[in-house]
Amino acid sequence: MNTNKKTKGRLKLEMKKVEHKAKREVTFSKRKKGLFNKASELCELCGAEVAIILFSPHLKPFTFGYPDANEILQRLLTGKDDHLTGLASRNILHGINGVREQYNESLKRLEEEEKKSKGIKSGTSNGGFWWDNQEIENLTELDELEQYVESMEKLRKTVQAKVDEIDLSENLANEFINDQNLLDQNNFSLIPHGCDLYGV
Amino acid sequence: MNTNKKTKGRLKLEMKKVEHKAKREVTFSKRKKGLFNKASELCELCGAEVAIILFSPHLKPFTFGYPDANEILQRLLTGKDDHLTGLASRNILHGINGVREQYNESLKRLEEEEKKSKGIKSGTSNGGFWWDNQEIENLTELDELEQYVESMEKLRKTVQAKVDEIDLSENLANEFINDQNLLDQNNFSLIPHGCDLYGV
DNA sequence: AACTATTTATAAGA
DNA sequence: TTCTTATAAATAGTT
Repeated sequence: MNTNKKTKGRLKLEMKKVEHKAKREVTFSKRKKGLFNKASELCELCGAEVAIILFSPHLKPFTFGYPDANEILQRLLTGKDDHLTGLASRNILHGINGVREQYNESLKRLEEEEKKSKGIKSGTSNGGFWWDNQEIENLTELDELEQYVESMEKLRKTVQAKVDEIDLSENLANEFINDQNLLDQNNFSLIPHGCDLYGV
Repeated sequence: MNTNKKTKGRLKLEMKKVEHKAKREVTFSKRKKGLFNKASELCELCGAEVAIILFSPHLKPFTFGYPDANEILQRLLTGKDDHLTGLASRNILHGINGVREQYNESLKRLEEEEKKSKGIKSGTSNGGFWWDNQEIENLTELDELEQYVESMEKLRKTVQAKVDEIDLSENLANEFINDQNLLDQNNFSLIPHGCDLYGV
């Protein structure tokens, strides 16, 4: 006797690489969407900031970010708004509120755009989200790569400056500790007490 | 009349910033765990590679990656294994298989570690995963910041080199296209055919 | 791409 | 914080 059920429903999937290629690609596509959606919800609900860089099994790059990675660290480390120039300026900055609506709107627009002109997409700046669509073209990939380089360059400099600053504090702190012989064996923190730049 | 239900179960949550601070922090913590878990599943099921940088509402940094962001792009763009030196060398490289098991093992180890010695953690290299625990200490944050700088420096150089390479190809390709008048209007690819570094 | 039955994630509460 | 419980949300296989 057959059941009335139309499908088997969601089946439990063993946590190992899906061997069948077509199936794996479908899984990748579905779960990439899920992952990015979870990220956008986290931003929206908690005022968090996130950047995701994802490579498919076929090494195709996808990115998600709000704001872009550079902006996230710029804000975190310097507390300053450093408006981007050149290629990266296409990543328009937005306030943290309305992230999800922006995302949904962007996605809708992107889908329409792609229906209209298959294979043509102008950039990755979609309502402030830095998120590749799965049907992204090579042009966009290059564009994004250029943005990425520029962002990373600024990011690196900013973080390096912060590390230098901390290293200086560290040296001063260590001198103090050595001189005073106050080193607690269970406390290897290199950041002096009272420095809460990275605190919760 | 009251129901027999012990709890209200999961309630629908409006997609806007959770205003109550304590509640927002619980939501952040739960969803961060969920997000990183989804990412690890995507790696495991599909052989994908991912890096996530996440900042809490209180600007505390959390990261997840397999392999680390630098390694991901190194492999993608150059096809070479560029063994890391110095601080970054603590990020041990692993094959893509067994990601999830490694993660679970790492997490378990990390939890034990934290029970044993609250406030002491030796580094961020946990079975190849680059994932902050929420109770990460300042030492680790500094350590990670240093690793991050080093990774980003290499990453930037690698990506810049690739962009330069593509720009060159683009110019050559455009000259060819203009000369031969063979431009397909639906194909704006700036990457010459045969260059499949970024293909699906 | 759309559909369902099921698995998985998670909001509240303890 | 960590565990529980009931429900919301994601998704595997199918069409």
